[in-house]
Amino acid sequence: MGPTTRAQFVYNRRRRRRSGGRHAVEEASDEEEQRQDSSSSSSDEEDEAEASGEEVADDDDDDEEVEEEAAVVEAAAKEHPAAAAAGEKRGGRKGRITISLKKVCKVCKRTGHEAGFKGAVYIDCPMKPCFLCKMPGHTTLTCPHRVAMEHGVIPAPRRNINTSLDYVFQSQVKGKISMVKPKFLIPNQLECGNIKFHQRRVTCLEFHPTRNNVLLSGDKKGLLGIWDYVKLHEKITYDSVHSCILNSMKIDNANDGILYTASSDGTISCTDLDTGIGSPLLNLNPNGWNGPSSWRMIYGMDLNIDKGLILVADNFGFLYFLDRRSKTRIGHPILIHKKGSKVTTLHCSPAHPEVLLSSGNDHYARIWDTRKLEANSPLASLAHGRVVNSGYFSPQSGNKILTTCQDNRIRVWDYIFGDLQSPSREIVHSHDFNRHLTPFKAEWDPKDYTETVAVVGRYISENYNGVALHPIDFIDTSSGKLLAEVMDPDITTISPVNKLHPQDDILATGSSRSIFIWKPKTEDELTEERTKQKAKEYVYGSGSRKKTNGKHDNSSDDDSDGDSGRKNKKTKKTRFTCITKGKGKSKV
DNA sequence: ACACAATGGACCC
DNA sequence: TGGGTCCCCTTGTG
Repeated sequence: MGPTTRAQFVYNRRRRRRSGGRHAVEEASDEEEQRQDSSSSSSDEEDEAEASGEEVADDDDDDEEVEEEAAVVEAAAKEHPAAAAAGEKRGGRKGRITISLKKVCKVCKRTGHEAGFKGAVYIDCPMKPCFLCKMPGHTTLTCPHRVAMEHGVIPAPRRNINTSLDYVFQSQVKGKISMVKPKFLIPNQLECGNIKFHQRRVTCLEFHPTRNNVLLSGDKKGLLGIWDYVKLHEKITYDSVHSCILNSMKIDNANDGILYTASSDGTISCTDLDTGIGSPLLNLNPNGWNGPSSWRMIYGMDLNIDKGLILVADNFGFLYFLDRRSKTRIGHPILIHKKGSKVTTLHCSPAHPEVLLSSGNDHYARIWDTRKLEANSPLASLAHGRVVNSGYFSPQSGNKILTTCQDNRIRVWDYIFGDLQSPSREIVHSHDFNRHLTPFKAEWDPKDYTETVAVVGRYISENYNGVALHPIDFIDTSSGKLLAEVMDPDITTISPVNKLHPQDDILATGSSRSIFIWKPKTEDELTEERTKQKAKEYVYGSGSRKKTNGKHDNSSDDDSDGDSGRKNKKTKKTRFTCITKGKGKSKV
């Protein structure tokens, strides 16, 4: 087993231990067994190899050493077969075979280096541009944009020169409003979770606007979940609403028992939340499946509350209007993004519902006036480096725009009536495209009336006491500063779906098939934490003991025995609820 | 402890 | 424009 595979093994073992702990598995014995298993099997291997005369490279051997030795022996064998044979005799082994363990980088296929996890730290391929900022010449570990709480996210330089409006805003308005709401609380404490509530990965989340504590969720299979996270066992799933990816959800503002959902099955459904009975409002594939080139999928959807309209956009770049009451289509589809390209999100301005923001796979976000809508008539086109995952107006005034782009940048436009030529800020943040993940979407905090705070999941991992965790980032979009990174040792999966509660300091996270609820730490918990931190500092600071890996110390793969993970585990309260998986409509 | 599959988009021709 | 091919930090399953 080479170093990489061993590292991967250790990493996986840690993960297994973590997930196993939840189900009251006897951890220690399990662990011991595993350790014994692996050690005995590996020694067996060596014995066997030795008996057959094979040379087995030890894990700890240096790559180059092994390679060199192999090369030398091979060359010698070629040039002097007799001498090689003699060497074999000297070694007292018959048919000595040398295996060349050439390490190949899985990214660039070259030798001499390897990309991949070394423990909890991912080592980039040096031949590729930085995985974080996409610039050549360095790797993620040394990227100047690398997220670290101590230093904050470094925003990319503001490219446009301030307009006069900016100047007025800065000098007259900005100083008079506080930058963050008076008591800004980050919901960073895991409150409860619903493990594998969904059959496939979670694709969207929405808090019910009027029913307290009710969270709606959708997954890749089209399953709709309804969960009261205070009454932990009140969970309902409906699998009949859609047949594939549930991309977007909106509660009817006139009837809060009605949910509109958009799906890649090409339909908009209107579902009664109490019965789960849905009726299709729109079906873009009335003739069924005729191959992928004609199958229409719906990603973006929003409501125009004033006009009682539902706005819908498909994967071919077209926008459709639906009348909510008559349940009929209005007018003709209008091309709002490059023909044949997906429209990822739609958002009507909260202040001016007739103003629409669309974002698409054609690398643009566009602002439209829906009263005079024609193809090629956007009010503005906001250029991006790659596919735009999402675009949202700010939640109060609608004056700002926040977009998430697959070029690993979050873009902010501070004033939509100003110069939109280029964004006010570009914030480098890891949220790349990965075909196996729900696309990341940075979203405003609806409660933050200064329209500053945004939340977004992070793709690349952080070494957290020897475990690779993927935090959920709270970003100050006015400075690019990282306000908080939310993570928990029990959540090792990436969390691309995040929703902040419209009134409460609560964060809902969709991570793989699970859903989590976060709340701020209470005063007591904060005090306790500070005390613990002080005690920790005392221990590490006073003795000669080697300082263990800090949260942001990515320097080395320590902890190959995974001890710190277990320490962490001990203090963790288990407050999860597990549900039994069921088919069809299930009340759990 | 592996292998494997699912499957979206970029890029090339 | 469309088909072929490749792909860097996934996750769950068998």
